[in-house]
Amino acid sequence: MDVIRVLVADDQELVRTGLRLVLRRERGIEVAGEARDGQEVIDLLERQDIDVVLMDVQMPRVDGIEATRLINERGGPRVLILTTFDLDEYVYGAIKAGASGFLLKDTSPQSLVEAIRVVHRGDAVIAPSTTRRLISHFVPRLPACGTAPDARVALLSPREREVLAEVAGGLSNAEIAERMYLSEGTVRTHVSSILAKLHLRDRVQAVVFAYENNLARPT
Amino acid sequence: MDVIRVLVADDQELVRTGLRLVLRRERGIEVAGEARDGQEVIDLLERQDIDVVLMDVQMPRVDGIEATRLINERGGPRVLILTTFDLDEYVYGAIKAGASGFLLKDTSPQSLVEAIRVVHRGDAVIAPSTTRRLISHFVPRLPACGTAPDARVALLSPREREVLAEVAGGLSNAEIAERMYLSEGTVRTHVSSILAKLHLRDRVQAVVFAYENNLARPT
DNA sequence: CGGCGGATCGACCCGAGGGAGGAGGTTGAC
DNA sequence: GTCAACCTCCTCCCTCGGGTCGATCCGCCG
Repeated sequence: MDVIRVLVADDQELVRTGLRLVLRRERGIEVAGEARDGQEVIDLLERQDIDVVLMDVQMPRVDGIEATRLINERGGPRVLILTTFDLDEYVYGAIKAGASGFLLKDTSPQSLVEAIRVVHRGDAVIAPSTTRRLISHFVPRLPACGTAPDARVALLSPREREVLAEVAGGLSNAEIAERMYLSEGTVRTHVSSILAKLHLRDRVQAVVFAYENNLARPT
Repeated sequence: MDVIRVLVADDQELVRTGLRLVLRRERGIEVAGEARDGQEVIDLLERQDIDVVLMDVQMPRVDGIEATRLINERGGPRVLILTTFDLDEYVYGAIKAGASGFLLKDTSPQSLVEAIRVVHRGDAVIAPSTTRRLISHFVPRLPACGTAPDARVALLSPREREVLAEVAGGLSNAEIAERMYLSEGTVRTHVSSILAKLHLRDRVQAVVFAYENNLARPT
């Protein structure tokens, strides 16, 4: 197993030093670079081989979230966000930006090291207090994906599922026909059988069904 | 800090023994009971003071998910799911049932112990590989809560938002009228101005918009 | 006070959507 | 070879949805 090369990004000297000291004690982990802001991270990644970026959120010039987004766009290394503030915007922003981890600075050194290894092998880690909030936030809207993937979905033929996805995109029959290289009549037929199979009344309910059952194609 | 009383629930003798051995080594953790299925867990909780239940999913009679649901209904202790199989149904089921944790049986003893402490203090923990899947599953549908709540939403009047929620429920104008004690004409007017303000073509696109912007009322 | 925007209703028109029904082609299972 | 399921396309018909115009009532603001 190779050494994990970590880049520490934080605008506070003290934090960087602390992290360096913590990580230096670990076998298999090496602090291969430091950065004071997001721009420095991007620049450093051009020149150095890095496996995991340990990234603060609040930094001058380019902040941690934006830097994470940039890293992900160009297929860079994994990013583990390390922040003082357990704010929803940070969490959502980080996850959307493509971060593989989200930890708070009050995490134990041991957990931090463990998290670095987790992130490095391609998995993800989220701080327990944050996980708790995320769960309580997502539970109310889980009827869709949870226990009720609605058996009726299985009734649809592959083609019908495709059409349903288009319907759920807000397209008219004519638009779907054009996009799928079909006649409008065919699209109508498909939509009709979708509605019949799912016992729905109109395409509006089909859209609702699609969203509730996660069949809407990724925007 | 008091001792954490743990109940180990698994139908396999070997697993229970292993867990007992692992946990016995830990200070501040005590295996206060064992159960072979969900029903036994429920029964035991009546008679014993338990802080955390370590719960397998696959068990005879009452399975782990169902047991978790029951425990949560009656305001019982925290539940930490411990399973061999990293299946989506298990994860969603467990979370919906109110579990505070979801770990795989290949977790290190150290992480398991840590997780028990996390769950006991009220936070939540999810296995890294599972977290990864959950994230990749939820990212595509994050435009809603994340950074882009679409400024156009602000254009809608409160009443229009109500109507939009009903539309997003798949209701026809007539149904909305009945439900909101309005004439169908009024509903039409509202829908029209919604479409105009949002630059949408028809109610189908309005439903899409509602879902993308989290305006669909909780089912 | 006048004016503006929201909420409530009505009347009209017409185009898209959906039901019913038929029809040809393909594939794969039995 | 038969049958079922799927995909493709068509016609006829009628309802629902949406645009447009107008109207009343209310509350708020300058």
